[in-house]
Amino acid sequence: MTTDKAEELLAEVKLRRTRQRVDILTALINAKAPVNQAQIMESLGKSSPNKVTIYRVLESLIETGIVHQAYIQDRCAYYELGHNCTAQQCHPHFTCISCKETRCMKDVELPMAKSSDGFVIKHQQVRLEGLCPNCSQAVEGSTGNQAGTTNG
Amino acid sequence: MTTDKAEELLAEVKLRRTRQRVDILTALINAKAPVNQAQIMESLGKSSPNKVTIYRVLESLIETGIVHQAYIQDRCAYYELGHNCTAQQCHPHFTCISCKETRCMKDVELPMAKSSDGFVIKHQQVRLEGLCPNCSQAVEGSTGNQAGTTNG
DNA sequence: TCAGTAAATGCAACTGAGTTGCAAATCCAT
DNA sequence: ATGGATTTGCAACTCAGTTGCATTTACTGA
Repeated sequence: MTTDKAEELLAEVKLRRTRQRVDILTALINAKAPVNQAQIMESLGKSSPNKVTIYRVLESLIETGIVHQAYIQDRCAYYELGHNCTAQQCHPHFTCISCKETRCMKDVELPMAKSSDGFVIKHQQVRLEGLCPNCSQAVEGSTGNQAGTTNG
Repeated sequence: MTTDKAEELLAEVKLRRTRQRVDILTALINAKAPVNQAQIMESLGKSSPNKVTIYRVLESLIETGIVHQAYIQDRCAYYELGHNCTAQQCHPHFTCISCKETRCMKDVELPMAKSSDGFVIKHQQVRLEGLCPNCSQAVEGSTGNQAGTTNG
């Protein structure tokens, strides 16, 4: 797919333009939600870089600031582009307790916690849990059925 | 130490009063900050229950609601009593980027994110990062010295 | 108080995300 | 093109957390 954007970004942050970096960054650009190492590997198929390379590339991308570690779920880190985040706060991430899907809440804004008593707050991360539109409807609409069981 | 409180809590939530549960819960009651499995084991010394037991006891305590998983750091979960939390939101946890210590910000309150577009937000968790009073002072006070290096 | 039983514990072996060391491959400045 | 620094791949490792199963323990009811 269109790797132009990835190559552009790599040039911007002055990282060597290797095939692996371009592919991994492209996977992140195309992702509709934060992804983990295994998902990146899967999305790149047979030509995917080695697991170790993926972790190392993610590390270098995070160092430059163009990628963030969005959250950790089931002892596994999920990554996304940082272009929707301010230096201080990223958008909250919402996980549905019924269907287990996680998504970015880009339209939700929360004030920063106020620094006090000598604490200097540099970064704030918010995780939300609850029912997504699909699952909350299922709960309302059915009598006793658990949400999420309608997607078979 | 005073295991009375632990035994009381166990009775309240109708869990069997085993030595292991009492000890682990007592360790959590005495802890001044969230602790992980290894720290619980260490604090209980030679008489500590098996690692597996600690995880299983924590699981049962979390199920009853008297214990929370506060946060995950370095792929490792930290637990604390839930008595300072509402059903919807726990106090934020602050990690100092200089000395790496994490502490509970019980006096910081943040509004809940507003549910919108069919999302039902049931729980909100906030993580803060920055400089603790000690380390922020060290940065101010010194010329070029990194914060945290003053604590030998 | 004691026996029966369901629940809890301990052990050993496992899982799986993430890391490390090192040799081979690749990028890019000259 | 070529030399050297950077990057990659592989294999082997680490370590938090889990699983299966035999043994032990807490509670119930007589």
